[in-house]
Amino acid sequence: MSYDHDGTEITLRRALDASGQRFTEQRAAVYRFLSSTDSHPTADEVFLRVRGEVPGISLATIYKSLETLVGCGLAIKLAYADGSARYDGRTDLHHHVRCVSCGRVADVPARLPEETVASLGESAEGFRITGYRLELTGYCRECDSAISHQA
Amino acid sequence: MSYDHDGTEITLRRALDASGQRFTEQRAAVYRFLSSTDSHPTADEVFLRVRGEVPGISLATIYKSLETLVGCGLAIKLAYADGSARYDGRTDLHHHVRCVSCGRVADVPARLPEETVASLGESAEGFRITGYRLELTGYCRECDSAISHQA
DNA sequence: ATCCTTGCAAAGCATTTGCAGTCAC
DNA sequence: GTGACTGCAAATGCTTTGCAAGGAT
Repeated sequence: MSYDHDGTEITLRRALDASGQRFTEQRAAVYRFLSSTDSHPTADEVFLRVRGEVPGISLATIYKSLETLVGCGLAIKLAYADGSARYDGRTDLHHHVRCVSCGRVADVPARLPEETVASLGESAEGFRITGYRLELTGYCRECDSAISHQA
Repeated sequence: MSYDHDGTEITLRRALDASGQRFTEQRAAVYRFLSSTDSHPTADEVFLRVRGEVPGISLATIYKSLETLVGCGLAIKLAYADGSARYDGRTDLHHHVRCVSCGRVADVPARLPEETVASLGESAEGFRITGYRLELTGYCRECDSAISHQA
């Protein structure tokens, strides 16, 4: 039951405890996978991977676990215009780039300057601003070269 | 057939023409409503409103029309983490604020400085950046006062 | 006249839910 | 022991699709 290689189990236990929820093997496996990757997987991708560690796990449990993690603040949910949702186990403030051709998502470590966000907030009349989300769009190397080879 | 009060019909005809699609009363009604509001409606909200003008219109046609408009560049589709999608008839570069409590979306007229975007783009290794999307989150006046009345 | 678009109903897909059994505490 | 969690299967909700009838060019 204790296979805590990198402290994720302790982190998870604390977060679950703080929100009055229980530690389970399923939640641990989901969280372990999510915090070990930067691939921003979909629920189904999480399912396929975690099933290798917890053979009997169901997709419903994956969804419930992901939602639990989001509720605990251990994961972030990203939604896209094509209706797909992806999950990110890194919760520190950072941004994303998304390939408009293949849907791949990558992290952008940089952040906006505080004052830039503050001045934008002033333009948002009637709202008390608590956060923001920024996403760059473009073409990943693979899709970009596929395009130039066409031309 | 010509009820073009503000030039939306001409705009629509041109855009449809440019992408080899036909002008129809249904598409016109959807586009007219979308460009007359800043409420960022869902497909269903568009349906309820447009049905008043085009009584027999079906929800499927609303979806098809909205997708056509997005394809023509006359509308933008916004997707959110709760799985809902909203449509915006303003296609000039601007941003959105979203109330995390009720889901309401409003426009933010301000834009990021060019150089800010450029420097972020440099952090996105392996991607050729073509655009970005910024969304502020917070509480709208109604939800904010509902919260403070609880406390 | 051609073939794109509509409306209907059925299908699709991701996600959620109800419930009995199981497990963490 | 108690209440929360899981797994299953059915249900949900939004969106898409197939197709015959209708409409734009």
